[in-house]
Amino acid sequence: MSDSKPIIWMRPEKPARGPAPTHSRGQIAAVAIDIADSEGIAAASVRAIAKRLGTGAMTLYRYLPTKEDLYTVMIDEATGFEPQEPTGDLRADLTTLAHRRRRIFLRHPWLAPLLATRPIMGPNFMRGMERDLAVLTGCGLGMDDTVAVLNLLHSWISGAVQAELTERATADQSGVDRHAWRLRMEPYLTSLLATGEFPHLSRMVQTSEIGEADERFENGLAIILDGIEARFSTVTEKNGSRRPISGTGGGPPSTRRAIVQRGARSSTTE
Amino acid sequence: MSDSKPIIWMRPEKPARGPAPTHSRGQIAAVAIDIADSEGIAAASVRAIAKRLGTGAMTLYRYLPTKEDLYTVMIDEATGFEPQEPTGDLRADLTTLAHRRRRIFLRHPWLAPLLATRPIMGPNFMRGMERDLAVLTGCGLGMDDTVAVLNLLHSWISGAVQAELTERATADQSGVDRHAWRLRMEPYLTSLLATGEFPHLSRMVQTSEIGEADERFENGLAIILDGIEARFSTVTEKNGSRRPISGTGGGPPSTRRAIVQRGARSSTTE
DNA sequence: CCCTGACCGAGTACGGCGTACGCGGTTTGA
DNA sequence: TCAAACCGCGTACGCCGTACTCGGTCAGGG
Repeated sequence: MSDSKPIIWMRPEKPARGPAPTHSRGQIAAVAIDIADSEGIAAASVRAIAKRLGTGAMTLYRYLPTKEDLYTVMIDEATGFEPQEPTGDLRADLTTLAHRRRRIFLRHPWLAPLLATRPIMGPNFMRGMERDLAVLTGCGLGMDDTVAVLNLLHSWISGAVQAELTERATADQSGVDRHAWRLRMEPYLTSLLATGEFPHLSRMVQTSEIGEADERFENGLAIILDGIEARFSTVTEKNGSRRPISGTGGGPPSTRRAIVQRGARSSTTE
Repeated sequence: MSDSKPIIWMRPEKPARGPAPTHSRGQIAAVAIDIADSEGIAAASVRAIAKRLGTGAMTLYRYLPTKEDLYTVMIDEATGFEPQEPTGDLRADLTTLAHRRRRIFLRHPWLAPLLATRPIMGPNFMRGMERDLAVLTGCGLGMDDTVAVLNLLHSWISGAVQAELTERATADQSGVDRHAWRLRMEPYLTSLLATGEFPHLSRMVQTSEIGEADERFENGLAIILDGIEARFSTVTEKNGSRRPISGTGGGPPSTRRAIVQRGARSSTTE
């Protein structure tokens, strides 16, 4: 009763005794990804996937015990794995890493939301994390700093690309609907701004150009990399020493405090 | 047929001629928020909300035409509005802003995912944006820079807090289940690390202390603020000039290019 | 004044979802 | 050879959002 199932990645693909399975987890996940990419994650229902495979809905449960397991495999399959050898240039390597992740999120618009709301430990994902750790430590960062930098970058990319995808989905609306959407939204916005309570917002709408998503990503990435480099630059003209993450940055020293405790392992190795 | 509904915020709360409504959008949203906070957003079904209100399910559709409209009102209600007067210290003001947003996201674990996946234009949200714009411009930033900084910060906060919430939800699992989860996960992780293909990952698990969520947030925030301050610091000992966002940062000039085009409005005002 | 139309509350019902259960057929190790 | 293990999958249950409908209620115009 409490033993349930031993995690999807531990279940063997091939059975020991019965007839050979007609399908496979990877095949099912591929079909689900295809549907989710084109029609949205909500359209990737068990029945819809089964119909595409020309089989019964309940058949899929022989391969994936729950819908959550399907998501798990979809995420790992869509994440894929692309190698990256460290060049030693922290900024260049982080840029490569960030662009790859954004590209994958854009290719699968459902991926970022799913990835952000559950713990991921699929083999592809683990390989990717191992690669990222290798790249960062290859740039001379310690393990704690590596983890901190990766967390920071991944969090931002997830949030930024989700915003980009939401904007894209809103802008899509299939042409004609887009016009209808504007028609419904405009009077509300106009009435809001007409109250005079939003002077800055009005000025923003009138004077600020939003810019392309690519540019905004590059822009944000540059700022974040500046912040990271300020602490971890390996090649610096000033001096060769690297400042630990807990050190002071560019602001007044009084407002700073140590953040990450390093070498703070307890006495026993357990 | 194509006129449908004129956006939820434009529909009047009080009817012109009929009997007075028993409930209100705000009341319904409050109940929904209460359920979502304690039992998850999926538990905030129309029937469940109606049951709590002691009314029929279809009654709610007199107030909120679709579930999506319910989400819209929930988001705006949960976002709330808290004033903030600019101090002129960019770093301090951004820190205040970031902490407020994180606090709200943590109070309503369903908020960040919902907010990230749809365009938000509710009155509370608009007031908050107006306040943020006022704070940033009050620090001396131009409108384009203000928008860029806010986007960057909000994207990171969304991603970071979602990761924190996912970790918290995984760790919760109600005590006993937590043990069962570890029991199911451990053999898989052990077998993965035992392959020897994940040396850095193994080292991370063994040597790196993850640290508290509060510390990690403060840590990431400090790095991002460093990056922002490097471009926009209003109070600098070196010199008083601020560099625009499109200027060169800390890297080699050859790899940089202008990012935000300013004053690029087309000729006609239409 | 009353009556007419606008609005309210809510029951019924429909199509879709994830999935528990069970049955008949197929394969294979002992 | 034969029972255990496994496959494909039809049926059915309890959720979900919500379209449709109907009787009751209130307010403004005659």
